[in-house]
Amino acid sequence: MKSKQEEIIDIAAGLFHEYGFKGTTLQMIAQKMNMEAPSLYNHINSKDQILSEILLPVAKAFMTKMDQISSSQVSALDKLERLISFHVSLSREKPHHMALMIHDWHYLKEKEKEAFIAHRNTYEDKFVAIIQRSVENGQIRDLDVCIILFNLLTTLRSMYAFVLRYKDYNTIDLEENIKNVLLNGIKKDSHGLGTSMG
Amino acid sequence: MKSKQEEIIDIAAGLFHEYGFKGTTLQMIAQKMNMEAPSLYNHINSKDQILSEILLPVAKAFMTKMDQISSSQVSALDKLERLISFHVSLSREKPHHMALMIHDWHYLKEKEKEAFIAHRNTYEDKFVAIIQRSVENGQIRDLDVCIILFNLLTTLRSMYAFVLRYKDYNTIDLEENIKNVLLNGIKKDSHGLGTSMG
DNA sequence: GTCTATAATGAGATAGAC
DNA sequence: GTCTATCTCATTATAGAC
Repeated sequence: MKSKQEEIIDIAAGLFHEYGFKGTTLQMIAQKMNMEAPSLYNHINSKDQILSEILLPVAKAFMTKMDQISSSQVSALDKLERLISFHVSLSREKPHHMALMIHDWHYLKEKEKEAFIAHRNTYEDKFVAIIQRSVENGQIRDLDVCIILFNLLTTLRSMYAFVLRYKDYNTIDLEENIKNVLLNGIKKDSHGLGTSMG
Repeated sequence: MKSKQEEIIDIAAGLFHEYGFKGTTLQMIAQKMNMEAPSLYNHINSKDQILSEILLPVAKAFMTKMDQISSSQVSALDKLERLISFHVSLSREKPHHMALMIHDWHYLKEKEKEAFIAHRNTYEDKFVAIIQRSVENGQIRDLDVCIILFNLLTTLRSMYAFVLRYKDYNTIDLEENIKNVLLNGIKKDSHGLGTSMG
């Protein structure tokens, strides 16, 4: 059973995604909640708070998962695969939240925005470290790390759009197909350069 | 020599990208133009018009280029490479315009929005056709076309962010590195499955 | 073509009855 | 907890002097 605040937040996420944070009014949210706009204030403190409640928990979820993966003993390539899986799951569970992570974080208030950016930078740094490690141990090709990070992250960050467009796409297939496209582009032994050629 | 309208449009593009269309006020634009907000109306008709003047010409440029490439006699894979090059050039020339193509097209007025969406759909359809053709002629692997389109387009559409972040990155290197990452992931003979193996 | 002054509108938020 | 009425403020846009 969802609290009314959680209901508001989920409905707001969908509207923010469709119309943008500034393009969504409290009236629009209230209408979907079957109440008048001022009644929302019995459950929330401000419109800004709604955005924070959408974005910060997701940002924290990313950090928690990244720390878990990053500190584990599996190979760097396994870590990349687990990160891909995580992005796919989250995108399926909360596609609108994920969309807002890209499109509307800028509207966070100063303090929350700083926290959000700090989280995101840390996340990227750890992501880069894993890429670098997997280049060093020969699991992926020695390409420019910026380019690899860019290709991986932009694809993963846009996943919400894919799952919304192809709602019936099997989750496991999606995960495997994305891994295939992304990793076979950077895995050394996919390029006729691996030891299996000898 | 840029007309004052063009100046306004370019300045607005940068601000719209940084603060969002709704998050940017005419005052902010006017300030960067060293004038008062009402003076802008000597050069533009409305705030909405500025957005249209940013997005619609770019949308048309994409269509023109796509038609040119699509109707040419080069191989399907060559067509994909040319599309990648085009995305990279445009992203370098007008990164803010490109960002708005993704983030703020929703704020177009009804008529312009419809035109924009129609353009984009046609563009995607033609993109898919080229991917399909290059699967048929054996130039790229027989993966799910949706996934290939998704991976290519999201990476290309996010390119603006890369060029803004790494301003000194050599354009030719960027183009080649992106092609390498994207295409070697989908080219059949990169995966030990090509005829060169026999 | 630019300015100041000023509409006209719409949004977030509060007060207070029920 | 929900409502109606209202406040306050920002923003787009116009009017009219210079």
